[in-house]
Amino acid sequence: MPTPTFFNLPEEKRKRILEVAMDEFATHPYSKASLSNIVVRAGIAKGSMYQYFDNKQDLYTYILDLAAQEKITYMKQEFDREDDFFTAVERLLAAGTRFSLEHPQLGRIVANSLDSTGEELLHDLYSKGREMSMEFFENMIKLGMEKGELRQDMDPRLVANLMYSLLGQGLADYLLETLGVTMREYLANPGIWKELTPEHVERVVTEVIKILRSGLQAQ
Amino acid sequence: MPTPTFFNLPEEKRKRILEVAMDEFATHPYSKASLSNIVVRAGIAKGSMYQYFDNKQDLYTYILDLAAQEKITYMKQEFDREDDFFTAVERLLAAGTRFSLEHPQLGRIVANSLDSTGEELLHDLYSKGREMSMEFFENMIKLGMEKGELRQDMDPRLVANLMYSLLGQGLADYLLETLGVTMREYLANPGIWKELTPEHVERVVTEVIKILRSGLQAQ
Amino acid sequence: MPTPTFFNLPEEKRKRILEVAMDEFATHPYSKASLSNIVVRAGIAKGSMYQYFDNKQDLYTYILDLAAQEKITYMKQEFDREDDFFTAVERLLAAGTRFSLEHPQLGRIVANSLDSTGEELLHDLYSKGREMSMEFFENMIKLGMEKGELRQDMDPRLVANLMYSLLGQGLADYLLETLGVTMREYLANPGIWKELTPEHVERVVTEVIKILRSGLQAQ
Amino acid sequence: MPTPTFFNLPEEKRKRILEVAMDEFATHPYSKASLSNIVVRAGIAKGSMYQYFDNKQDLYTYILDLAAQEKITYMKQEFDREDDFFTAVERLLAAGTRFSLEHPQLGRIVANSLDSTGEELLHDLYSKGREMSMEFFENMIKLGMEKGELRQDMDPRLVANLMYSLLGQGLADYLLETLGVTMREYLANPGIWKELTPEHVERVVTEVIKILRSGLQAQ
DNA sequence: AATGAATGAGTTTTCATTCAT
DNA sequence: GATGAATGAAAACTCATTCAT
Repeated sequence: MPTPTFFNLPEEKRKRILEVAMDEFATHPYSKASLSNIVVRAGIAKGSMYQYFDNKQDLYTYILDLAAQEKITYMKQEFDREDDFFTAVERLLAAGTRFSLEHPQLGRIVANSLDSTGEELLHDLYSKGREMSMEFFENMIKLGMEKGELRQDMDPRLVANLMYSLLGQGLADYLLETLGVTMREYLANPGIWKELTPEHVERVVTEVIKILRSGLQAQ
Repeated sequence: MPTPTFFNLPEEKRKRILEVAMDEFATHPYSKASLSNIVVRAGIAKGSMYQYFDNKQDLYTYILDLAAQEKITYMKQEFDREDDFFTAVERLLAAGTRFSLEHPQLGRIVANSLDSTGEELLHDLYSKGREMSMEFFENMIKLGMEKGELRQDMDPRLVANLMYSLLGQGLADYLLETLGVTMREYLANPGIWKELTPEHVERVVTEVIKILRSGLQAQ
Repeated sequence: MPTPTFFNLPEEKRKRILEVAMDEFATHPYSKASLSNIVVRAGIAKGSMYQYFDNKQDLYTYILDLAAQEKITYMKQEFDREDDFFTAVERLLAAGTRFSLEHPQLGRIVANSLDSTGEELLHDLYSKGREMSMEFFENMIKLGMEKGELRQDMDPRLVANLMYSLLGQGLADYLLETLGVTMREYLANPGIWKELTPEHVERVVTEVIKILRSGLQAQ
Repeated sequence: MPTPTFFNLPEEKRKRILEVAMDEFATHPYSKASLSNIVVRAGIAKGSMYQYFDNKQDLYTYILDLAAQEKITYMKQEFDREDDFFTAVERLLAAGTRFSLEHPQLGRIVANSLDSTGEELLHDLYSKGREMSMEFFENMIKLGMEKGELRQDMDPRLVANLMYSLLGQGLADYLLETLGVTMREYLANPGIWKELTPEHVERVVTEVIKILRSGLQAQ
């Protein structure tokens, strides 16, 4: 956790530091991300960073947490308990994909967190996040089964696992690909791809839901 | 690419070097994997490594390529052009999952390769691999549509993307999770989890295919 | 020397600062003792410390001086010009040992001051303290010789040197050792070793004096 | 322990490194001693030091051990089981003092090792050395009592403690003092004080032994 | 072809001291 | 007089790569 000192900083400075740090962690795996780099780009003294955070990992976990919180907040707006299963999934998928496109850095940070192989703490963080998502999905699925919206001959945990695979970065990557853009290019300048409107996202999501709903097989 | 010198090495030595390197890259992300570690464990001089490979990346890409080749070879055995779409996917999924469980190292190497954000060459390699898989799937899907096995109102590229998400490590991870085993533990001693038989894999794969085939919705 | 500002402080605050600083210097050698640590534990701002003392060394020398003054004051109570030589030494030795046990922190500070090799100022301070003690002993010895209490065929300076070696922490360390206690443990919680009574100290001191008086040789 | 690499070094280089390191540890307390300083003065690359030693402590403990071994070897030459107690002590004291004067650095290193307050490992090393010496003295004393050379009404452990206090640096310091030389000056150029001959040492030692033997009291 | 010592730029981290508010 | 954020030089340590033997 950041020290109180960090929270006393003028907002403008605090934001600048976080942005630079996010960019660094989005464009480098944890072990290659360089604090020296960050402080130079943020225009602060090396020692200052250590008045704000205990160490590199402390900064990193805070950034990771921020990213997760922001995504959760964003998605909560879209989620409505009253929705039936497929509507709920549709909204979540759309929201998640839009989030990945609107905040490509945050998405990359989470994706890069896999770099933590061999770093106990980071691996734990990642596992915890996965477990939270999985439980959320599992509950949705069980509820859908009880309400008769879903088939009952499936293992909810297995289905949750499939959904987790699907709802990650996958769809965002696909959309970029359809425009012939690499994630690297997009990260450098996300603003210029104006075709990536919410409507565009919606169209693709609808197609995915159609498939989830009734499968791939010809009738 | 390795130098001719490397291929002139006695097979026993060549194998030892590759095995140690594979293990290192399976248990550490690229930036943390240590050449010093590898040479010590392989019992060769540090300078020798540079007579065999240009540099760390050269070694890594070769290892990555080997891993990919081995997986492709393994899966080709299972693939039969005559199969209908769902049988083919079932076989591929089962084979891929079994491969991940039988050669957890190779699987981890490929999975870890994702962490290479910011390393130009590695990112390119990953993209190339993805593109190959995607094209393969896309062709399968188009064929299935032509043969009337699949619905025709879907974008083949989008479906290919979904399949790519599904066919990764996901199912292997799920199976380990059902046994309460972490990938870390499994890597350290894969032999002792005897419940992970081909039959066990087959049962889960069948369930996934059932869902792919006819969707989640209650009839 | 502390600034006038320091002496204007409310007594309670001044004492707190000194106590924390004493503890820090008693438990760490000079170069490892941390000002940051001290200000946090004393609950004052870092800048304030620099309104009270010029720098780290200034604080340290003041603390060292305080410790020395306290020990001198304590020992002066015990010293009586009228005593014969051996009685005087016995009293000094007993008082010094009791002081080390009653104020283990102050003793440690002085002992740690030896570690300052390479720090000009501190080394000088140590030398000055040694010189003062040596002169005091030398005078005692010369007086004892004149009064016919001591043998006359000895170099008073050499005897003073031997006494200086003996009267340090040595006896206190020996007493702790007989109880199986390390100085570290004792520093953490001096109160609980109740066997270390003045009588206990007296018994050991008497033995030492006996040896000093008539040597080690069997008669 | 140094790595094999270190022992493969040309003797000339190995010696240079050790000498520079000894000087650094003799003139600075452990925490102020600087590896960067050492490598610059020894004319080697920083990384090389880490090919020879695991880390700073590894280098330090090796140096400390060397110093101890050298002193032990030196003193063993002087020790003869057949000597009576006082002769043995006389020889040990003379040898120890000569050693301190001939190798002032090694003596300082051991003395500085007290800086280890708060460094578990170093403190342990120091304790172990003290314990070894104390046991050696204790046995000498018990033997002297059995042989009737020493008074029997003394606690051998207490006498050992007194001897330990006496046999340290004390006498060497005294000799330097008689010449008006500070240890600092002597360290910088030990060669020029030619008055410090073995005979000079012997004379002082004899006086100390006389005191130890029959005490301070006038007959 | 094999060796393994040498390199040095780079990393994270510490902390006494300064100074604007 | 008090505050505490800012500083930056210096520390210990790492490791891919080079090169003389």
